[in-house]
Amino acid sequence: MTNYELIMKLALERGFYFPSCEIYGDAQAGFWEYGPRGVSMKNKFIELWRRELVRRDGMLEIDGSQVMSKSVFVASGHIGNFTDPIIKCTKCNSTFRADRYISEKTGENVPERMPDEEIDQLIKKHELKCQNCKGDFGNVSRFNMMFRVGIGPAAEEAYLRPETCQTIFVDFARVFKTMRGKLPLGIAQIGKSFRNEIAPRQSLLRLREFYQAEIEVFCNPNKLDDLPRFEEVKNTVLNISDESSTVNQVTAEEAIQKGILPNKLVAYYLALLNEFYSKTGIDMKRTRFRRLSDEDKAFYASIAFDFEVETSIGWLELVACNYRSDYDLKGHSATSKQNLEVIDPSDQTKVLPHIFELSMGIDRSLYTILEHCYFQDFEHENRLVLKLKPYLAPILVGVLPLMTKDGLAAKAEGIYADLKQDYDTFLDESGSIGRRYRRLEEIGTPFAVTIDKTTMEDDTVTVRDRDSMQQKRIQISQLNNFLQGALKDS
RNA sequence: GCGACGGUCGUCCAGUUUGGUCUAGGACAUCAGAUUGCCAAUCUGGUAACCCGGGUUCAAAUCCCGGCUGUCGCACCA
Repeated sequence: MTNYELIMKLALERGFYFPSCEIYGDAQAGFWEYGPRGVSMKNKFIELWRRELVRRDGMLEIDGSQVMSKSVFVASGHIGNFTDPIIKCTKCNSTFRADRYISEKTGENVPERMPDEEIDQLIKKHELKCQNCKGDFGNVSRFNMMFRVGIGPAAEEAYLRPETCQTIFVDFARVFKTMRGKLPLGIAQIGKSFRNEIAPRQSLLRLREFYQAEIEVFCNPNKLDDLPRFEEVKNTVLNISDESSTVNQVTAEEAIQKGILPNKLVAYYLALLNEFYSKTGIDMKRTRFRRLSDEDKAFYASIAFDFEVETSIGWLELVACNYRSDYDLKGHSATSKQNLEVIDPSDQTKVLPHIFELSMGIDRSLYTILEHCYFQDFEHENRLVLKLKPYLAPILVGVLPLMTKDGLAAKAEGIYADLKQDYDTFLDESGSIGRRYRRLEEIGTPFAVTIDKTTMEDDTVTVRDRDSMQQKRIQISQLNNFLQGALKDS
């Protein structure tokens, strides 16, 4: 079994995630549910993101609508740029990109935005047939990766957002004003995005409905190297690969000096992101920031780095880091006829901010954490351990009476009742103690508190460490301190 | 979306070739009880599945058709 399959199995068996609508035969691919363990882990991941990025940098978090009006996507370019002309064979249903198919077969230059009627005429003129079955083509249709929704009785045209950041752009002016914004200003958002992928695959890695954690940093393009807080991260070591995939291991400061990174602002946020991921338990030796070539970049990006991680199924993109310049605010300003310029309080000049974004895929990040933390301990009956950081573990501590008689169960219930107010705690009284330890390890629970006969005499319990399997005895009254400490220093 | 190959308890697999003996079997997991009392022990008992919809047939897990879905390849991937 590959590691991907092992994680999939664990996810299904232990309630991390599973297919959506699975009791129905017509359930569509690309939709997945988080089960109880997955939700707990996701919430903790998000809390870490808030701690290490949002609060650390003083960003502002918003929570916007998933349905957005058509104009938003006219302005963003998603409607104009991202409807591909499609032709379908009427006989065998094979589907082709019309523009590419025609230019490939005839050598004619077919721009993507050529009107449908002209494309239809070209097909007639050259008498093009399906290359698979020689069948006739139907008329050109348009495939857009966005989900269209009809609002109200008249079904007014609107769309599910294909990226959460559009909300941030359209809300920028109000947030900046009402929150007394100063440049550079990070605005952050966690939420769902929707893309009608042609072929969603590999569970959490390619979804039609997925979570993003996006940070849009609004900055003054004339002051990209004017950033005092860069000092905090100048020695952070980054793995950066250039377009030839050579990886340079450099500090943030060196990266600027060597011209690998363009300015302090970009370097600062890449370093913050690096520090965030180093706290998730992902093996940072298997990560890189990959600079994208002009062909690979998104249409709105002028400089782009993908933060990638090596997994059992290859390098996986977790975060897209794009310098979007003024593309978005300019577009929204033009379409909405609103002036989105702001005064940079530092020098009282008027500026249309540029944007640098960190667009994170939460689902992919969670998968990667599971895979990098997955550990089979061959020295102990192949026990399966998820070595999750305590602050990401779905359950922090298990409470286990060694046996149920002699009042141990009642004692355990008391401790459980106390701990569960502050921590994700799991009480398990049935089965052998070894089996109960194993079950907790499988879902990454870092600690197990065991109540034994000594507990009844002196109010001490043993605390077992998941990774070392070592136990130490502490006072019940010290449990709270112990767990607090464990959450902090790991 | 195309092509190839698949879809059976929570998980993995047997059964499909040659329709009937399948009231669908096993392992692990899970639940209850007994026993033990610090690392997957043992015993007993239980829960639990033929992807969905049609068709052929006296009879379908098994054959046929359609759909959905999974893996892989191609294409796609703001």
